[in-house]
Amino acid sequence: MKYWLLKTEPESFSIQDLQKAPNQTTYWDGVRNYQARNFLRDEIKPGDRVLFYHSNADPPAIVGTAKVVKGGYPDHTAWDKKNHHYDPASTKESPRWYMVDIQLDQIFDSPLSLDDLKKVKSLAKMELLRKGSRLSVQPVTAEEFEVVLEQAGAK
DNA sequence: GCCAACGTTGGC
DNA sequence: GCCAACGTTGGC
Repeated sequence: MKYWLLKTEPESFSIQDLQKAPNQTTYWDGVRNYQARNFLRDEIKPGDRVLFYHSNADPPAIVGTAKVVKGGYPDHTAWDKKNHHYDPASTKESPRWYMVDIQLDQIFDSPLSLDDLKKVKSLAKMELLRKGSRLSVQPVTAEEFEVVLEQAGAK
Protein backbone atom coordinates (compact mmCIF):
# COMPACT_ATOMS: atom_id res chain seq x y z
CA MET A 1 0.00 0.00 0.00
CA LYS A 2 1.19 3.47 -0.83
CA TYR A 3 0.33 6.92 0.44
CA TRP A 4 -0.42 10.07 -1.51
CA LEU A 5 -1.41 13.68 -1.17
CA LEU A 6 -3.91 15.11 -3.63
CA LYS A 7 -4.40 18.84 -4.02
CA THR A 8 -7.61 20.50 -4.97
CA GLU A 9 -8.97 23.99 -4.88
CA PRO A 10 -12.09 23.78 -2.72
CA GLU A 11 -13.83 26.28 -4.98
CA SER A 12 -13.77 23.72 -7.76
CA PHE A 13 -13.99 20.52 -5.71
CA SER A 14 -13.84 20.31 -1.92
CA ILE A 15 -13.87 17.43 0.53
CA GLN A 16 -17.43 18.47 1.35
CA ASP A 17 -18.29 17.92 -2.31
CA LEU A 18 -16.79 14.45 -2.01
CA GLN A 19 -18.91 13.81 1.06
CA LYS A 20 -22.04 14.64 -0.93
CA ALA A 21 -21.09 12.56 -3.96
CA PRO A 22 -22.80 9.22 -4.64
CA ASN A 23 -21.05 6.58 -2.51
CA GLN A 24 -18.82 9.44 -1.39
CA THR A 25 -16.75 8.51 -4.42
CA THR A 26 -15.43 10.55 -7.32
CA TYR A 27 -13.02 10.34 -10.20
CA TRP A 28 -9.97 12.54 -9.80
CA ASP A 29 -9.90 14.26 -13.18
CA GLY A 30 -8.18 17.24 -14.68
CA VAL A 31 -4.56 16.48 -13.86
CA ARG A 32 -2.56 17.91 -16.77
CA ASN A 33 1.00 17.55 -15.54
CA TYR A 34 3.20 14.70 -16.70
CA GLN A 35 4.81 13.86 -13.39
CA ALA A 36 1.45 13.75 -11.66
CA ARG A 37 0.00 11.82 -14.63
CA ASN A 38 2.66 9.15 -14.25
CA PHE A 39 1.73 8.62 -10.61
CA LEU A 40 -1.94 8.33 -11.53
CA ARG A 41 -1.31 6.00 -14.45
CA ASP A 42 1.40 3.76 -13.03
CA GLU A 43 1.62 3.87 -9.29
CA ILE A 44 -1.62 4.67 -7.53
CA LYS A 45 -3.52 1.46 -6.78
CA PRO A 46 -6.81 0.52 -5.11
CA GLY A 47 -6.36 0.44 -1.36
CA ASP A 48 -3.79 3.25 -1.34
CA ARG A 49 -4.43 6.00 1.20
CA VAL A 50 -4.81 9.67 0.34
CA LEU A 51 -4.35 12.93 2.20
CA PHE A 52 -6.87 15.46 0.89
CA TYR A 53 -5.41 18.97 0.61
CA HIS A 54 -7.21 22.24 -0.04
CA SER A 55 -4.98 24.69 -1.94
CA ASN A 56 -5.85 28.32 -2.60
CA ALA A 57 -7.95 28.06 0.53
CA ASP A 58 -8.13 30.03 3.74
CA PRO A 59 -6.17 28.55 5.28
CA PRO A 60 -4.57 26.04 2.92
CA ALA A 61 -4.83 22.76 4.82
CA ILE A 62 -5.04 18.99 4.85
CA VAL A 63 -8.73 18.51 5.52
CA GLY A 64 -9.16 14.75 5.63
CA THR A 65 -8.35 11.39 4.11
CA ALA A 66 -9.63 9.19 1.31
CA LYS A 67 -8.82 5.83 -0.17
CA VAL A 68 -8.23 4.82 -3.76
CA VAL A 69 -10.97 2.55 -5.11
CA LYS A 70 -9.93 2.37 -8.77
CA GLY A 71 -6.45 2.60 -10.27
CA GLY A 72 -5.29 4.62 -13.26
CA TYR A 73 -7.55 4.75 -16.32
CA PRO A 74 -7.92 7.30 -19.13
CA ASP A 75 -9.25 10.72 -18.15
CA HIS A 76 -12.27 11.06 -20.41
CA THR A 77 -12.67 14.76 -19.68
CA ALA A 78 -9.67 15.33 -22.00
CA TRP A 79 -11.89 14.18 -24.89
CA ASP A 80 -14.76 16.55 -24.10
CA LYS A 81 -14.51 19.76 -26.12
CA LYS A 82 -16.71 21.57 -23.67
CA ASN A 83 -14.57 20.60 -20.70
CA HIS A 84 -12.15 23.13 -19.33
CA HIS A 85 -9.43 20.46 -19.37
CA TYR A 86 -10.06 19.43 -22.98
CA ASP A 87 -6.88 18.35 -24.77
CA PRO A 88 -7.09 17.54 -28.48
CA ALA A 89 -3.75 15.71 -28.22
CA SER A 90 -5.35 13.00 -26.09
CA THR A 91 -7.23 10.37 -28.07
CA LYS A 92 -9.12 7.24 -27.13
CA GLU A 93 -6.55 5.18 -29.01
CA SER A 94 -3.69 6.88 -27.22
CA PRO A 95 -4.84 8.62 -24.04
CA ARG A 96 -2.50 11.24 -22.71
CA TRP A 97 -4.12 11.86 -19.32
CA TYR A 98 -5.23 9.52 -16.56
CA MET A 99 -7.34 9.57 -13.44
CA VAL A 100 -8.19 7.40 -10.45
CA ASP A 101 -11.31 7.00 -8.30
CA ILE A 102 -11.24 7.88 -4.62
CA GLN A 103 -13.72 7.42 -1.80
CA LEU A 104 -13.98 9.57 1.30
CA ASP A 105 -12.44 8.11 4.42
CA GLN A 106 -12.70 10.85 7.02
CA ILE A 107 -13.02 14.60 7.31
CA PHE A 108 -10.82 15.97 10.08
CA ASP A 109 -12.70 17.69 12.92
CA SER A 110 -10.28 20.53 12.50
CA PRO A 111 -8.10 20.87 9.39
CA LEU A 112 -4.33 20.72 9.64
CA SER A 113 -3.24 24.01 8.16
CA LEU A 114 -0.05 24.58 6.22
CA ASP A 115 1.20 26.59 9.20
CA ASP A 116 0.49 23.65 11.51
CA LEU A 117 2.34 21.28 9.19
CA LYS A 118 5.40 23.53 9.05
CA LYS A 119 5.73 23.30 12.81
CA VAL A 120 6.02 19.51 12.82
CA LYS A 121 9.68 18.51 12.63
CA SER A 122 9.03 14.99 11.37
CA LEU A 123 7.21 16.43 8.35
CA ALA A 124 10.03 18.76 7.31
CA LYS A 125 10.79 16.69 4.22
CA MET A 126 7.24 16.53 2.89
CA GLU A 127 7.03 17.51 -0.76
CA LEU A 128 4.14 19.79 0.11
CA LEU A 129 6.40 21.89 2.34
CA ARG A 130 9.15 22.26 -0.24
CA LYS A 131 9.45 25.82 -1.41
CA GLY A 132 7.89 26.19 -4.83
CA SER A 133 6.25 22.78 -4.70
CA ARG A 134 3.40 22.68 -7.22
CA LEU A 135 2.92 19.00 -7.83
CA SER A 136 -0.78 18.20 -7.40
CA VAL A 137 -0.27 14.47 -6.89
CA GLN A 138 2.49 13.74 -4.42
CA PRO A 139 3.84 10.59 -2.82
CA VAL A 140 3.84 10.65 0.97
CA THR A 141 5.73 8.22 3.19
CA ALA A 142 3.88 5.89 5.57
CA GLU A 143 5.52 7.75 8.45
CA GLU A 144 4.37 11.13 7.21
CA PHE A 145 0.85 9.82 6.74
CA GLU A 146 0.79 8.50 10.31
CA VAL A 147 2.15 11.74 11.72
CA VAL A 148 -0.52 13.73 9.89
CA LEU A 149 -3.24 11.50 11.35
CA GLU A 150 -1.76 11.88 14.84
CA GLN A 151 -1.57 15.65 14.47
CA ALA A 152 -5.14 15.85 13.22
CA GLY A 153 -6.34 13.72 16.13
CA ALA A 154 -4.43 15.77 18.65
CA LYS A 155 -6.02 19.01 17.61
C1' DG B 1 -3.72 41.36 -6.72
C1' DC B 2 1.23 40.27 -6.45
C1' DC B 3 4.84 37.52 -7.64
C1' DA B 4 8.23 33.58 -7.15
C1' DA B 5 8.64 29.13 -8.76
C1' DC B 6 7.92 26.05 -12.05
C1' DG B 7 6.38 23.62 -16.56
C1' DT B 8 5.61 23.99 -21.47
C1' DT B 9 6.19 25.80 -26.04
C1' DG B 10 8.45 26.96 -30.08
C1' DG B 11 12.01 29.54 -32.75
C1' DC B 12 16.54 28.98 -33.79
C1' DG C 1 19.49 21.07 -27.51
C1' DC C 2 19.16 25.81 -25.83
C1' DC C 3 16.57 29.21 -23.87
C1' DA C 4 13.32 33.24 -23.96
C1' DA C 5 8.61 33.87 -23.69
C1' DC C 6 4.63 32.60 -21.86
C1' DG C 7 1.09 30.37 -18.88
C1' DT C 8 -0.06 28.32 -14.43
C1' DT C 9 0.17 27.40 -9.51
C1' DG C 10 -0.54 28.72 -5.07
C1' DG C 11 1.00 31.14 -0.81
C1' DC C 12 0.67 35.49 0.90
